[in-house]
Amino acid sequence: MFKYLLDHMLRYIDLDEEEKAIVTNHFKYKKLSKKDYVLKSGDVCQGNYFILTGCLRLYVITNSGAEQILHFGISGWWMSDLDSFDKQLPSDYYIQAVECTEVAFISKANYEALMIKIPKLNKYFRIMMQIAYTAKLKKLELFLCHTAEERYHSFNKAFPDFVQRIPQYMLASFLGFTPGFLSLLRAKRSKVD
Amino acid sequence: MFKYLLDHMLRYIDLDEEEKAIVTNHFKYKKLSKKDYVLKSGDVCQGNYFILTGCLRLYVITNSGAEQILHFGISGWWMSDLDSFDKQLPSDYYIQAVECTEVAFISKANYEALMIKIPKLNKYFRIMMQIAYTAKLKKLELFLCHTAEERYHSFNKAFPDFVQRIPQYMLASFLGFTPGFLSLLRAKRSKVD
DNA sequence: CGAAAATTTGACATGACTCAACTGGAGTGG
DNA sequence: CCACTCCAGTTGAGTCATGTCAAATTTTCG
Repeated sequence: MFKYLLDHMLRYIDLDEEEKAIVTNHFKYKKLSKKDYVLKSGDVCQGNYFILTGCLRLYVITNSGAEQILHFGISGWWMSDLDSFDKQLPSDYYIQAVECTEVAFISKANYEALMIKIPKLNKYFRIMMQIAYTAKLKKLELFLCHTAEERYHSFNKAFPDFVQRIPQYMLASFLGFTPGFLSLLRAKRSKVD
Repeated sequence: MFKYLLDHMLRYIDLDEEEKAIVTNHFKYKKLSKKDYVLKSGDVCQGNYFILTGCLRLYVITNSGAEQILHFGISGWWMSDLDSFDKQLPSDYYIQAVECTEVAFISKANYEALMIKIPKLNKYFRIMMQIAYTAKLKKLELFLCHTAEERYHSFNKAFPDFVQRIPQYMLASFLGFTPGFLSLLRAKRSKVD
């Protein structure tokens, strides 16, 4: 069931059969329907979620009551409120399935235990963290150096299939502008074509 | 010489005297004058830099030729273009000393070697990465959910001493607006007081 | 002290937002 | 199978936050 997760780990570290079995024992499987939540604001984030299929979004409710998406996760990515998960403190975030989604997830206690049993997983998660960090720095650069229009085109070019898959209002939120503005950009674009 | 670095590591993992000596052997010390560079765009990032004293900034040159600061590092923080460092490919970034700065740094080769000799450093760097990732996600949230004015007050409140220490044009760049606008905010603020 | 750099100030321009009305599909139920 | 509703997406008018640019002032540092 967790073959995809194990394969993902094997890209970065070696695991023998026994270690694979240990890893597998520490994870659980969950199938989420569209709009199911794995985390709601005020709760402690109960797991670190590896996405097998589907798509999750992490969002926050702003002062004005709007949903602001900070992060999407798709197949092969990890999703969690790491701060809440790590410190076991209440989160400000929501994590919700955008579409029908399958995850492998690990609890905090199992995460700690697994790291002790298989220390080289620290290397795997170090690399995962580094990839996630670099991606966020790139996104920040996109915000600091480029207009909303450029952000849209850049994202569109980088993830053309993903853009098709999600509702536009979510894309607009993620890219930091309004659905109305996105509409305008698309209209402009289609004239050019 | 690297006591501060070792102490920092000891906050997260145990190291015996022999291991401390090995760590020390893999790092080098460098003293940077104000405006010295440790990385310029086009070069491969040659080190992962732990800041002992002082302050470094990481910036990029935008299409319009302006410097856009993406990241500051102060005492106790790591600084590098991790992507360039890791893959040993040319970087788009500049890393420069904002003030006289002392660093402990490690080359890519030594980094690899050290991880093999002392695998538990993977845990230390996993935690460092996680802290850095969480900080960047928070900053992204600040951009997505708050106005320039709110970003300024929020940063001012979080790092009052640091704000005093750096030129305002750098602060403005880091927070994503113009020096002129920052001036305006300060003027508004001082009326309130 | 003098030159260069940083900051302030003000006039004007514009990117992007708000809000409301309209359009068009996708379900749902009679 | 049609009418109704509901939600996503589009469009447009008016507005505001923030940018641009240039001049004036202050600070820093050789």
